[in-house]
Amino acid sequence: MSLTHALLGLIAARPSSGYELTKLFQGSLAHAWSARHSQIYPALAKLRAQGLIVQREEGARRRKVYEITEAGLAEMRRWLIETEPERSNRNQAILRAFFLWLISAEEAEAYLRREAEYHRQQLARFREITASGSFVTPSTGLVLEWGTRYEEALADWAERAADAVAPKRRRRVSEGPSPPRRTHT
Amino acid sequence: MSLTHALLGLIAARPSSGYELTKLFQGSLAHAWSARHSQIYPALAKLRAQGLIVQREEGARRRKVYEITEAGLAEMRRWLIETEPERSNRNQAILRAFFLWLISAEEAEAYLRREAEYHRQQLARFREITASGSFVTPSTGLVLEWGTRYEEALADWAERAADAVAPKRRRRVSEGPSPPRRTHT
DNA sequence: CCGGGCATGTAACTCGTTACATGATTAT
DNA sequence: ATAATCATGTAACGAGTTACATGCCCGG
Repeated sequence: MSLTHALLGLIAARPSSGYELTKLFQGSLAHAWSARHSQIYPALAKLRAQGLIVQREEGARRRKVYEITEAGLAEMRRWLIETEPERSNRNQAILRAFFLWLISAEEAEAYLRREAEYHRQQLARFREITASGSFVTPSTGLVLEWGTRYEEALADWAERAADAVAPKRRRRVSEGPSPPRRTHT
Repeated sequence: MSLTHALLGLIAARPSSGYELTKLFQGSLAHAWSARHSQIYPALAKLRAQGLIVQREEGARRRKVYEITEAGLAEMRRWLIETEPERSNRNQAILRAFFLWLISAEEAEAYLRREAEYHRQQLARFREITASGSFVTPSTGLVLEWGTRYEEALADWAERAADAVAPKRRRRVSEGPSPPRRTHT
């Protein structure tokens, strides 16, 4: 299970509380995985019960700081070395692209320009994080490199797709045979 | 809800049965969204109850063919034009990259080379689909263009990352300050 | 003294997967 | 005949989100 191992790996990098881990999932980690506090706290309790983490201190505001155990580290390495990553992808923005032929060329273009704009902003964000050097784990550099490439590729794709569907000079959304050209109302 | 609109959009492109839709989710659509038949059949029943699709024929082997209604088309356009795409991403392979510092440079390199290989295969698959011209909807071309770019970018990233972590000439997984260099056992 | 951020938890619900179950038609 | 594939469903479970709930500590 990914959440379990994400928590384990973050705690391996630095002993943390549930609250801190929640913040990490909102930061540069959000690009690869996300989780809310309501999912994190029960997961931590379970990891603790399994002996993969231990609660060392209890700080101010009843803050609970967890550290990884030897068993936890072993489990983390087993996961990385012996198991294959799950290859399921869900991207709603790309899913929508399948259905852009249902709206007018102007509307499809507007959608794709907004997408391009969004990903250019994300790209800027990644460049800032990279410049700031705030690393979640020692191998965060690899991930930031990917994030940058990904946002660049998406922004570029969306921009070109927007150009391709733009109604200027009779271009069309469709690229398949016999375009249905259903523009609504 | 994405599944609902994915079904609606696919049926808009061509009247289909639950079985056919299930197959589509395993093909080129899988890259953007996936669903199993156990989720699809109840969803279709719900869409039908809402009047967004209708069951026209009932063919051999009690096959049920659904068509989109005007209300269904309107809902699809509303979704595309008026709602923002959900931006949550989950990529277990990238999540793992955060934790590669926990294993040896050799193991991390092996992981990244396997990743590169996997994505080169996916890239080949996308090129085949593009060449075969089997389009799920008339705007499938846009999506295939993205799929190709995505797999290319990932394969390239994984290969370069593998080079970067390779133990030759004292290179290391870590790119952060003071690399912990924990190689197990 | 009180508002905001720190900090942790539970409950109800939806979404998605795995497993169970069954019937119909075609090709060998 | 019988195996494979077509075809449709339900049940049980696990993962993930939203909403509810509460207490602690610091700064103004």
